[in-house]
Amino acid sequence: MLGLSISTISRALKNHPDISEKTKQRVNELANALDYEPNANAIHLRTSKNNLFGLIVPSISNFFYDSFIAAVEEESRKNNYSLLILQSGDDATVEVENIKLCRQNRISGLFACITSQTVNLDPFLKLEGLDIPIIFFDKVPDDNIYNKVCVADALSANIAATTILESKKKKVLAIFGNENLSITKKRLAAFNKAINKKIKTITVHANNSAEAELLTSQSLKEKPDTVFCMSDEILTGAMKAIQKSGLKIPEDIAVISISNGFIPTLYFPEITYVETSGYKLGKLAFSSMMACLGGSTFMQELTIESLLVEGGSI
Amino acid sequence: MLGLSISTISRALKNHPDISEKTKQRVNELANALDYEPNANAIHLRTSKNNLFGLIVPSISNFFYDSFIAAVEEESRKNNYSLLILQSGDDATVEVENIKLCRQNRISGLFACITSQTVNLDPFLKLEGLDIPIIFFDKVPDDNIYNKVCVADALSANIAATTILESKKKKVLAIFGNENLSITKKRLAAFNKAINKKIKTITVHANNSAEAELLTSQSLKEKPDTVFCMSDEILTGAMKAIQKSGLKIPEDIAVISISNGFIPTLYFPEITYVETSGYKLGKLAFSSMMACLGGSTFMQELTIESLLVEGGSI
DNA sequence: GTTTTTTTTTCAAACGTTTGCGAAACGCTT
DNA sequence: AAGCGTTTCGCAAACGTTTGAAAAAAAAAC
Repeated sequence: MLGLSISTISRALKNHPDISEKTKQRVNELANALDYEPNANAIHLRTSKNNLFGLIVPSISNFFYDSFIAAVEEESRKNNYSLLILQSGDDATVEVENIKLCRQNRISGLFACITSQTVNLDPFLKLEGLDIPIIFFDKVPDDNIYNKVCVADALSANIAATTILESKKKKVLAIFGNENLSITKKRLAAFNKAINKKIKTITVHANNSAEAELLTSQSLKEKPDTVFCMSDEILTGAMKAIQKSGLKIPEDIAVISISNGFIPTLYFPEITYVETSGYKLGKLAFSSMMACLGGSTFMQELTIESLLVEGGSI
Repeated sequence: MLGLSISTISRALKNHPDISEKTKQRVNELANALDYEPNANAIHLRTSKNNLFGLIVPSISNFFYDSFIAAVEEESRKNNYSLLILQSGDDATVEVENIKLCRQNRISGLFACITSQTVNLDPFLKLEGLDIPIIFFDKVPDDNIYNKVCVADALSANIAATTILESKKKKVLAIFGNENLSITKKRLAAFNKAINKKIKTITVHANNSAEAELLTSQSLKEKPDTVFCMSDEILTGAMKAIQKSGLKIPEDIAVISISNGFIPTLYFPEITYVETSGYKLGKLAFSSMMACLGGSTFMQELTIESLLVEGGSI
């Protein structure tokens, strides 16, 4: 349309010094008029650089992961990366499919939360073989040869236990999740270590909110003066049982939880919790990713600080 | 490596009849050994078809949108589409940036929830000018020239109001959101129409959960026997005020809400709500998108059914 | 042994962009 | 008018894939 070659147009749009101001102006005007937008695919193909991150998560619709994703999306966009979000549904087969999709899309890096069934890490290792950094988050492999970002499981359980001890409680009902998960093991171990048998502890394991409700309701008969919940999911179950029982918080029973921060604020009084923020974890994961892309090859497990947020429940 | 040309390889991998079985086998074996994955960018560039949907949402971390996204992601993956999720942060400027990003990525279609400030729909119209279908969801433009999927705002408000009337309540506190949003207008209009001044109604507008709490707490002085909440966000605020007041549900005060379904189950008794499922809306949006891509040019507003889910709060 | 048919493979172009290199076009100096 | 320096631009290749058309190789027919 302007009687110019494609290369001149390209240079004009990129403000290349070879091109005269007059030409640049003509080109830019027409480009605006035509609403020209460069084809990202062509650029990626040419540069073999696909400013794209993959993110594999069991479920988007979740207390914790949605805020993690929100943080990663925010940072990605700011840094000119796109984000390919995939749900595994906690299914290892789907997880492998998703990794394949990531490879086909030539992602620059992957954020991954493994499924509870994942045993074979080969698909992930293949990615790393292709120099695609992986940041595992939340549910991570055990080995120390990966980059991982996690909530400070041990520390947060410790803070919760310490808080209970400091408030002179005598008998605590401690509700944990599935005992096979490493997150459960870590929190359980740290909690018990901190309590150190100084007070009586009833420990139960619930796989979901409904089980937590049932177990709480049964355990209340043993008259604990405090309930500790390992996670938001468990807290929701326990709270229903407590509300049903008619016990007043914190007079009749104290409650303390480890949480992302949203659920505890729904109740009155608000529940005191040790914060494990998905949002902060997302930010940490992103900066860890950028460090990898910047050339860092050091593998490490990073954790986000835990802090006690006082509600009025203890 | 096999002494074959690139085109032979391509055809062999695609099981083209021109290629001999022997060659196909050799090619496939090597492809497997090398973990070959086709470059999605090259394919997209060549075909000018980018199996990619854009999805713009105010925030991923939200009661409702996360389940909407979960549904769309699930369907997209099943149908061999990828999903580019972008948050607008309810900021119209960011929204425009995001649309630009979508254009650069040559998306095949867009799912969009507009910000509360969006007045200029031109950026969206340009997409449609490029034959990129847009499915607006939840917060949608007013005009009837777009494809929209919404929760049945009028119907759900009507169901809630009818339920209140049927349970012989005398005075209802009705809490709505920002009065500029079309969703608020619709629900408010339908609610008032159904109540039809048969009982006394206190109407207030809250922009967020904290405001809802404050307004509820003030309005309780007027001794309503029922609280209606337009959304989950408002429900959480209202519930805190009610819990704080010490009023018993449903004896002292009844509660009914319009909700995605999760929050009402956190309380005891569970809150009776009219369900507006983000997940179902996501599924509907996706099928609507596929219809557009299938050639349908008919613009329409679709709604998902609403149904009353009984808790014990009224 | 030559032609025809069939099978198998390669060539070349295209998608949109970038960029090193080379080439016009112009003005200026001799 | 020849030489030189600048400024401004175009050519061509490359990224990885697909595909119509052509070519080569093999097999069959005479």
